[in-house]
Amino acid sequence: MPQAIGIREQSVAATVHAVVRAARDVLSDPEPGTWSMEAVALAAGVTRATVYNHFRSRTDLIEAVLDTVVARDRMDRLVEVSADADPVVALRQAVARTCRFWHAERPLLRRLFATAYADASVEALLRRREGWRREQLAVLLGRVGGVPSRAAARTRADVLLALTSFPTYDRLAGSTDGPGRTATTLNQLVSALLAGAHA
Amino acid sequence: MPQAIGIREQSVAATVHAVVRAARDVLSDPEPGTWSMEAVALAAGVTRATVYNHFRSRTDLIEAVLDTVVARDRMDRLVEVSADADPVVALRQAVARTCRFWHAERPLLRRLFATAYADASVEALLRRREGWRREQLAVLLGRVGGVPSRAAARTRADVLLALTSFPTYDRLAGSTDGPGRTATTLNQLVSALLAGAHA
DNA sequence: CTCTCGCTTGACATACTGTCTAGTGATTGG
DNA sequence: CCAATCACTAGACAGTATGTCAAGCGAGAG
Repeated sequence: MPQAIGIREQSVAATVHAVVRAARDVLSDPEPGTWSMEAVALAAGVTRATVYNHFRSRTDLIEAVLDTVVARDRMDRLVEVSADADPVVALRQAVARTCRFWHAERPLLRRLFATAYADASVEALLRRREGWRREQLAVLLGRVGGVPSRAAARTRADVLLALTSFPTYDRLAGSTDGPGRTATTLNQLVSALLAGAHA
Repeated sequence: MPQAIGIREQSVAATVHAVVRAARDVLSDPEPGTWSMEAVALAAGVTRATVYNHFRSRTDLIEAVLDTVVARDRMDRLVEVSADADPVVALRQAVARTCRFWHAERPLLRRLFATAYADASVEALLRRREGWRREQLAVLLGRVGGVPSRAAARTRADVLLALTSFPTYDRLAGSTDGPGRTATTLNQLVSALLAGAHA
């Protein structure tokens, strides 16, 4: 490692941090409306070109923001958290945790999904993340077991993924409802999904 | 009524028709990517100014396109079609019909939802349409009955609306699956939703 | 104390929506 | 039959967005 952190590197790191934080703030603004790199740069106290210097594109910046947000809310480790619990309970907890996350980052995620719909590379980014989430859910479902075929397991994972996706949460949760009510509603459907596998 | 349809009115109507048709074609292009009023005008063989002459804004044009598409697939009259059938059967048929519609207009609807996310007025348009769809579903659910409270009925309608929404369909249906499989999957969840009201 | 490296910047190219004006040609009504 | 009307075209304009670039400036190294 370098002997001392140069003042230069330090200020660069500070700039990057400020940009990511500004991006998170701008994206999290509950007031609906569009956002721009210009707004992020302004909020960070730098120019747009500086932002592009650190992040090749809007997509790169979004990736960085998502990383910090996911880390802050501990949404990685969705499986490990309740590894000891009863599989069904663990699944219900995962659904509830996911709902809380969607709720906490609702304005930000709305903008992100909005951007994804219009921008192919952002869409690819979110698809990759959803793929990772699907793996997590598949693990949890695997522990529950009781599925006749591999195809049925795939369908079950697909449905669970769709039920617990952000767009579904955003549609289902009103503007006032907390994440708890929505999680309860979703978990009833999840129970039905698990029971339906036997039918 | 006017004595004779003037040649002028006729050509104006033809122009409007050509623009709407061109818009539908451009929006329905399965190749993913962005679209523009310029592209629509080009496809219609007119200039952008002409398009704006007939439709105040992009939102107006989208509204017109949606009207023709909904009319073509007979998605109005979702309730009336199976008024005589058993309520549960009617509901299942409505779900299936909805899935077929989402499937038939998938590329177009993807672009529309994409645009909606970035454009507030388009979002309002789609929200209005979803509100109308909700009413239809509420009628069908009302015929099924068996719901304890008004609040529960509201939640049930919300869930059904979310389950049968385009984004859910688009997530659930792979790129190869026909609408039939997805409708079956969704209808299993709908059955659970109806059964869950008693619990 | 000077030189170098690279962060930062203002300006630029490109693309989109929506508006406006001037002009053209065909249809309509007197 | 001729003049007025009206749809359409061409083109420019303002506003907003993304992404690129040469050039300046400032901190750290020798």
